[in-house]
Amino acid sequence: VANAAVSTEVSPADIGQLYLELHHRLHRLVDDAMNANGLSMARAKVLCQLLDNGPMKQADIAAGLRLAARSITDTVDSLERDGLAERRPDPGDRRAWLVAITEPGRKTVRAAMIAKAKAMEQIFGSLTARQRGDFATLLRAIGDSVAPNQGEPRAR
Amino acid sequence: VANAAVSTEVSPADIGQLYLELHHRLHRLVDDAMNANGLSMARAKVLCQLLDNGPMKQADIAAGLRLAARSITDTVDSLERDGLAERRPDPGDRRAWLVAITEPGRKTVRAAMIAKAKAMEQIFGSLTARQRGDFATLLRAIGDSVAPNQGEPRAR
DNA sequence: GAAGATTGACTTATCAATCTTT
DNA sequence: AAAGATTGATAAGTCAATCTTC
Repeated sequence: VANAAVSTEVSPADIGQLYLELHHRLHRLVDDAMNANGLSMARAKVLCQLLDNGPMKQADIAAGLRLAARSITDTVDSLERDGLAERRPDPGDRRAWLVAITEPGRKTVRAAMIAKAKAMEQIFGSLTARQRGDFATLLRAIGDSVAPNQGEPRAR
Repeated sequence: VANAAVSTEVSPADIGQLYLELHHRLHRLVDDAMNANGLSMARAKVLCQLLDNGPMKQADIAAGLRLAARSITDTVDSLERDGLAERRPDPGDRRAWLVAITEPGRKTVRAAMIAKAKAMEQIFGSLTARQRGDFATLLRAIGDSVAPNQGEPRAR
């Protein structure tokens, strides 16, 4: 090939391998950090949405997190069971619920955010600002090439 | 801060957010590509190991993929059910099984590898060789900072 | 009919407990 | 006791089917 001289050539497949292996470790690291603080990633993501946006319909939570409605039902069930969020009837639409974060939920999510930030610091903090900028640029480039039209949930 | 002039400062938390969101999409893309070819990522990973290394004890498969033994039992069950792999008693250790890929398994995994390579091409192929090299460097740097001692499975 | 939510069935991953063999 | 494998329980995600309401 013309590129034979490039000793450090990395194929898309190589990158994929590296990426997948690293992700497996990062995922567990972040999840463990959250678990230690009483929330999982999934539960924290929902609670964050509620903290930022106020009471939300489950369909909107799902859309915001790009999750299936099914997953939201379960997650809200578990948050409600633990008293971190509550379902209220939507006065404007009797099909829907408005899910709201509770005061204990606020407290919990604040602690979890700190734990998450610490985990992210542990993972990405060793990079220089320059490296983080480059990494962000690459992630965005990959994202764009994979789905030029990001908004769509998923083809069915 | 001294870095006030850097307009594109990206915090570890920002990177984490970007990373997690992108992963959610990449994961589904790869998984869909594999599914279309009769294998999931999880099943393909195990089958690849068997293709590369010949018959293996389940504990070795688990160690190679950094998965819990529990996951291997289930995955091998499903591969065996579909005739893609088979358990044979380990002549040297009556506690263990040797898991071997079958001929249909070989055929299936070859097709799946092609599908996976195509997906990786779709995801990372738009990057220049230079960008892929940079990305690989960053992934390795992150991996090193997260777990200097990579070999360990997981603290318990 | 479409939209919001729930439910059932499935996959992939975990931990903890158990059983057998080393 | 430790190691290999299985099993049960749980979590997070998917799709497909269903029920109620718009």
